[in-house]
Amino acid sequence: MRKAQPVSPPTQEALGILAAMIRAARMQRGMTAAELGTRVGVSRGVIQRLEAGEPGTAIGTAFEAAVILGIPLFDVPTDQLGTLLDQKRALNALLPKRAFQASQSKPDNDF
Amino acid sequence: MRKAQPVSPPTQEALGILAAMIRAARMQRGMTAAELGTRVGVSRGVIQRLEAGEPGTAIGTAFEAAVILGIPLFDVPTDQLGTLLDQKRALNALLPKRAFQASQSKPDNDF
DNA sequence: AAGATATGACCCATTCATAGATCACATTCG
DNA sequence: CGAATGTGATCTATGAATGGGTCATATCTT
Repeated sequence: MRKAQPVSPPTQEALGILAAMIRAARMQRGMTAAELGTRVGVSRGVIQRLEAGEPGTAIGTAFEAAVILGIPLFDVPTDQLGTLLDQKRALNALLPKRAFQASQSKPDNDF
Repeated sequence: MRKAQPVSPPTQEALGILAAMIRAARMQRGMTAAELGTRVGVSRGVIQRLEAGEPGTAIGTAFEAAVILGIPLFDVPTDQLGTLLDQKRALNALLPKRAFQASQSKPDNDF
């Protein structure tokens, strides 16, 4: 049972941004949708839907396309993703491993 | 004919980063995986896979979770995504609408 | 200008991600 | 310590996303 996902407006905007970035990067490299699809490992149709901002495409496909096109994810150069990942993992190591509903005593402080 | 896609290492790292960010944000808010799933509109299992960095999850689901948790996408506050989207669209409006292979493979004439 | 081709929009058969349940385990709280 | 519950893993049925094709249109090149 997969669910047709209705996404919120901010999410739709974010999808549109990524879609536009991918399309711009692809055009700037003079790459056809079919060629990008081949490099990413999906068909041309998936690239089209990705550049249309459809929410159902696999996130792995989207990120792979971004990496191939040289689009920096998380505002970090592709070759530094590993370092950022280590940082994020270190943060999670400090956080509790389970969230208890009863323990809501802590007001959510961002960051 | 779907293809179980093997993603490249940088893509896998990016997936891990997003997964870690989502998990950290969820924990910091004392939210259970089931609750986040309900808010996003998916089941608890999908949240698990998302936080495990699996590439097959729908990108709409991932972005929706990020938005709900207040994670800034593209280093922009959620309420400013619309502005960034307009910028990206403006850029695409200036770029060619189609990519031709011929235009690429002909930088040299003769000699 | 004409020719060439990339794109967008469909369609359909196939396949995999998802929902939902259950189980074992570990962690948190009383 | 013991009880409670969140998490992770696994299983099955189902429906949605994908692959691959076709078609019409737009737009780029020569």
